[in-house]
Amino acid sequence: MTEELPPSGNEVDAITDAVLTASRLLVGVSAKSVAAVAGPISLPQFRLLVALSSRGPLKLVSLAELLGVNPSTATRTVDRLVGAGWAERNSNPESRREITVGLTGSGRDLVDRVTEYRRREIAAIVQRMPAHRREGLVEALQAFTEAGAEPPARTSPYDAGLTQWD
Amino acid sequence: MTEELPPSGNEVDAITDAVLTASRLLVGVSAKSVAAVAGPISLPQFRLLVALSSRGPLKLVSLAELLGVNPSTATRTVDRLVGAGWAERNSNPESRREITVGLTGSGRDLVDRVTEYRRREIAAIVQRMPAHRREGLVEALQAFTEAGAEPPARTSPYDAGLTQWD
DNA sequence: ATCCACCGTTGCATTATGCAAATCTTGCAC
DNA sequence: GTGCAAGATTTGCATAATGCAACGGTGGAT
Repeated sequence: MTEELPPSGNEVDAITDAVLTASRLLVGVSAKSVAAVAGPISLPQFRLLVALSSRGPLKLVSLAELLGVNPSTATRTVDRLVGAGWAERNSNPESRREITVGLTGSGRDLVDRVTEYRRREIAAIVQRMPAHRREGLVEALQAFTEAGAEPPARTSPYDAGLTQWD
Repeated sequence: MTEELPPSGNEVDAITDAVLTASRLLVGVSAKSVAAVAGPISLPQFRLLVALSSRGPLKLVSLAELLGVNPSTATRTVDRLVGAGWAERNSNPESRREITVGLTGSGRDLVDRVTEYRRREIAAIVQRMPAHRREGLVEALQAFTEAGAEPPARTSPYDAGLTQWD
């Protein structure tokens, strides 16, 4: 924080702060979007819906792994989502020991509305940026991301800006 | 607007994806740092410690507000942190209806170790970036942040990359 | 002196979470 | 084909996180 750091400490700090601040902004947008559109659903539940939306129907274990939670947690969250009519369990004819969890029409609809809202919010911010700086953003972030050896941003549960921490 | 279409849909999408991917990377770093250093503490609890670390002792209501949770949640989280020896309640001589919550030595130590770890991880990533792109990152992110009318990155609970959502 | 707003806590209900055990299914070895 | 190990899902149990509502203490304004 405020202690002395190695040589390039100042530059690294500047980048760290810049990224974290931007991240914070995005987090706010995401939370606002869910609250505005999805009303009475918890974040963990919505996160599960987003996972299903981006990956299609999944068996329970895969879903739990993707979300980084215990299978028992996933089971019970699915229970609640099924109860609310947003998700459904389907038995797998291939293997009776597995089930697949998928979105219902209204579940898909919910995710779509939140996503749409969020994209509009972000677009509004981006459009307030001086045009010449937008290009720099994408390039620099890609460089940052590549340096972190992180896979490219395909649509994923993180796409809603909703991970379990941060 | 200066452009005709909300057109830059592709550009906006590209930026959105880039930022979200970078954010995801950061989130991973944060979670890894807490897990690596802090062992048996939950993320909400750690987040509270970070808040105290950056803002100094706070009264309970301010703390709850800063974290975006109900005062009752803050009360009980503080209970647990006090029990674990990381935080302490102090009566305020000025006003007997308020208390202040602060870090203990070991609480401060915990936060410092995690922060140090996280900074090193980020620094390692930044140092793998081509130097000429680092400057672009800071500038572009600042433009993005300003466009979002978000306050500058002062040290805050978010500094640990730990908000309640995202 | 009274009233009222604010503070922290507690009771209650629900959700989130992990670990461990139980149940059922599958695949494979023999 | 029997039996067993491994896998998938669920359930039991315990604890944490969370919000709302209510309560008792405090302090300021009138």
